[in-house]
Amino acid sequence: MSQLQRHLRDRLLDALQGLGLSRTDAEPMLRLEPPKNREHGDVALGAFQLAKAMGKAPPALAAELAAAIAPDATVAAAVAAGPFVNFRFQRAALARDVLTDILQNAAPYGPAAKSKEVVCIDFSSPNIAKPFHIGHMRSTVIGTSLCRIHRHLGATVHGINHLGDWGMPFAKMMTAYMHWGDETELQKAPMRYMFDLYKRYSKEAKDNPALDDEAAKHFQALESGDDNKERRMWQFLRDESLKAFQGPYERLSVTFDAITGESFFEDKMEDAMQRVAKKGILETSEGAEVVTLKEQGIATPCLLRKSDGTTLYHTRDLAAVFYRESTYHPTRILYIVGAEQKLHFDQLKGVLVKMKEPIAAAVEHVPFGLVLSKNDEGKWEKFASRSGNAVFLDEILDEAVRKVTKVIAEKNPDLEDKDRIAEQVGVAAIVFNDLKNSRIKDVKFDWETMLNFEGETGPYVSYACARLSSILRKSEQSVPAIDKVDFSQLADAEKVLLVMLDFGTAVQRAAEQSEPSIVTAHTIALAGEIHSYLRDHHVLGAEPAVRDARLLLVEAARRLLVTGLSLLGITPPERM
RNA sequence: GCGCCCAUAGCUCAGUUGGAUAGAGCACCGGAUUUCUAAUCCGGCGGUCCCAGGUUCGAAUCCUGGUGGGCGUGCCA
Repeated sequence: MSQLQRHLRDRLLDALQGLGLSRTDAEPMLRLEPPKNREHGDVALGAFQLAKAMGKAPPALAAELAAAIAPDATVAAAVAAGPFVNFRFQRAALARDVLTDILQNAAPYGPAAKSKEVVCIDFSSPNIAKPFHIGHMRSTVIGTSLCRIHRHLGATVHGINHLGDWGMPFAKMMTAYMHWGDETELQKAPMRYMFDLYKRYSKEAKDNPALDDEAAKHFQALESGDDNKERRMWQFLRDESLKAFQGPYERLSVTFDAITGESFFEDKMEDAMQRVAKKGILETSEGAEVVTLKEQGIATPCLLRKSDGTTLYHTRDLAAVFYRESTYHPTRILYIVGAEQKLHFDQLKGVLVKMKEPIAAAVEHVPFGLVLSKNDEGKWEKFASRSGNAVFLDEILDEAVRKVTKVIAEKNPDLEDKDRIAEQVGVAAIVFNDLKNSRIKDVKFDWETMLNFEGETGPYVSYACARLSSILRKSEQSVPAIDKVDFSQLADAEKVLLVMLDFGTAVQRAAEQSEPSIVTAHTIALAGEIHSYLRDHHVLGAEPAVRDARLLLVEAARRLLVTGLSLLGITPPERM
């Protein structure tokens, strides 16, 4: 919360106390929000809850509050409008407060002081020996963004790549290799080659179920812990995969604090099983070991050991929860995993609840929608499913970069360092598009819309940054010192300033709801307001006092856009 | 069958947890450049908030029942 907002709250709490409501009672009901129509005021208070608590009619209370808040150096006006009280800040105070905080990198615009929150974020988690395709992108970019948002708010964050490097999919791959594989081909281009083998396996396994039995045997051999051919192959493919994933991760500016994949829990699963068994909730059903969760309204039991003795996804996730609990002591564990796996996490949490483990409360599935593309009939369908072909993320990023290169050739042919900027803007466009809507919504991936860089898009916000940078560059002076600026010159910038004022709440809400799109929306709003402002308010041509004040505004807007984008994992260019 | 999710302008979506006259972008139409980047800006057009009940001072938002679409539903992840 900014100084400005704190000041207003304080005065309101005083006023309410004067009207007979204690500060502690009033505090939680004092929800200041931007009015629907900004012409009403800068912030508004709906007096409904407060009035109820005080046994008054909302319009009456609103009138009393408005009367009790006399203008001061910060608050310009408090006006009752029916059950609402609308407040206006003094223009100079608004500008000074917001711009000072931004330029001094004070919270909420800069990082907050360390809090007690410890957040584990389990994200990206691709399967080894498979291409990094479009389907992995959502978890990766949402997860990265949430890591950055929580860090910004002062939490200790552990970003974890729970690599899919164990289990049946990998065993199937191995089976394919043992049937049709060729060592020299494999060494030449391991990822490509393994993917082709995997496709062949999927096709052949449909007519030949014996392949799956074979795969199960290989998995057993791998899980035996012996140093055998299965283990050596696993090691080789894991190393190659990590190397291959590095490419997309670098392009998306993604880093992890831990890469503890499923295999990491290989020697920790027995302990986890023991813990479950000790609680007396483990049952044997059809040869498998399960925990039933009917009493929690979950119809399907959670399988923890297959009838052939091997473990499952759930077993490893359970071991991972215990490991994270004792290693990190997290207050929240977020799983950035597609909505289609909701049942899996309900079951995981259900087992922990049945075990009466307090950590259960920290476990939180953060689901998101699918990536869809249009099929030949113009209907939306799952992207990767088209003729079994995965779409490589690199290809999509390349396509966006190509398109940006073309636009640069049209709009700004003299631009230096075109390739680097095209990469920056193109990747930003894709990431921005992914983080634009609520995560539960499916991403409709349509090349035409995707590569139309007009309107509310990554390039739109990037472009705003570039324009602002350009003005600062051309000013040929450093940004004026804050105490030298006459903030009353920025009375015409109220719309920009009010959006800036919303930043803190936006980031806060994004963290609470695990919803980066709230931050995305804020960057769009800020870019929009500053674009509009610049049309009618020239900076460099203005007289000195005005010019200085506007330069400060421009620098603050640029910095806040850069901060907002950085919370999304995007770095905007200085020119474009 | 059962469970979960989604449904708001022609299209893609917001709507700050129940509040003021439901907002953007795209598309379409019209306009803005001797001045800091027109990847921009300004204006116009466009609504049975899926349907039917209910809760209350007040519902796009909460509840119940439908409809349509998606996802999931014990030895994959």
